Amino acid sequence: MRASGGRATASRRVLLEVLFSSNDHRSVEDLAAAVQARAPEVHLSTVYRNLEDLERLGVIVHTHLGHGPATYQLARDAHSHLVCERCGRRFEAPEELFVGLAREASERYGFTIDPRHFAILGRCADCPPDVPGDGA
Amino acid sequence: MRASGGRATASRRVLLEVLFSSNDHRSVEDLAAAVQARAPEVHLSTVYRNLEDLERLGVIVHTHLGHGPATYQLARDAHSHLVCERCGRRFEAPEELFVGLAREASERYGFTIDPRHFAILGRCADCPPDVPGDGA
DNA sequence: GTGCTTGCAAACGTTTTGCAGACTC
DNA sequence: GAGTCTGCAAAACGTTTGCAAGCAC
Repeated sequence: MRASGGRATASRRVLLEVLFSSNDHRSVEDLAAAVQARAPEVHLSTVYRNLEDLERLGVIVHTHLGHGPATYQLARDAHSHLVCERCGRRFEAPEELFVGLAREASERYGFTIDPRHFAILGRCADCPPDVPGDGA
Repeated sequence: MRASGGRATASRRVLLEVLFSSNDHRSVEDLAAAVQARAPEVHLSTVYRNLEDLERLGVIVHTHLGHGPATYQLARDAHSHLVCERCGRRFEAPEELFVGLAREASERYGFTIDPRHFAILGRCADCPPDVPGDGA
């Protein structure tokens, strides 16, 4: 399956097992810890390299949910996110929320949006908006 | 004007001059270089600190246009962006592109989007979509 | 003089890279 | 055996912080 050009090594097998057995997005550090639970000698930089390869093959994608580390998920499960910039709460945003934006971007600029790569930041119902000058 | 709590120092005055005399978004490194052209002893970390203060006062905002450094702009000029993830080309996206998304996010999740903080990534008309496996 | 502000250097967290050895094919 | 993949260490990147001296007030 992933012999499409590369080699079937232990670190890759375990990484794929971890990826397929978890449904939410996970940071590289998370993934590395999970991999190392089964194969302790696998190095963080190897996880980075394998994630990069898997992304190139189209198996996974990475997403930025705000400041902080990127998260990875299976490409077939990819979706968009709303992330509260105050408390970090996340909402999964179905594709249909973006149809209007996608149409306008395409018509006006010939631009094809990929709303899954970067989250939409904002404020959830529990977090008040910023009041300028209130920064203490 | 900006004596709202702080002190009027040379580094701040020059930084504000630079900010008000440029209309596009600028990285911290850019800004620091421009400041240092007039006041060579100003340190990069001072620019970071002053930008942080100005943002807290509501004078400026920062935006992430993709991977790479944040960009700063005057708060009154803030707007959203579409950024091509291949070539980096940027489009300014007027607020009205987001009304549908804003309404849906609010109705469904009580979420108030801030589309200016993070750009919407995607592909411009000149850049083909990714073909998985074509990563070389 | 008080205490905010600065330069500097050093740390930070995340990600990338150079290298020699190990492994898959 | 050829060439890919790995561990490790170190660097890169953007950003933050601790500290003592410096300046605005």
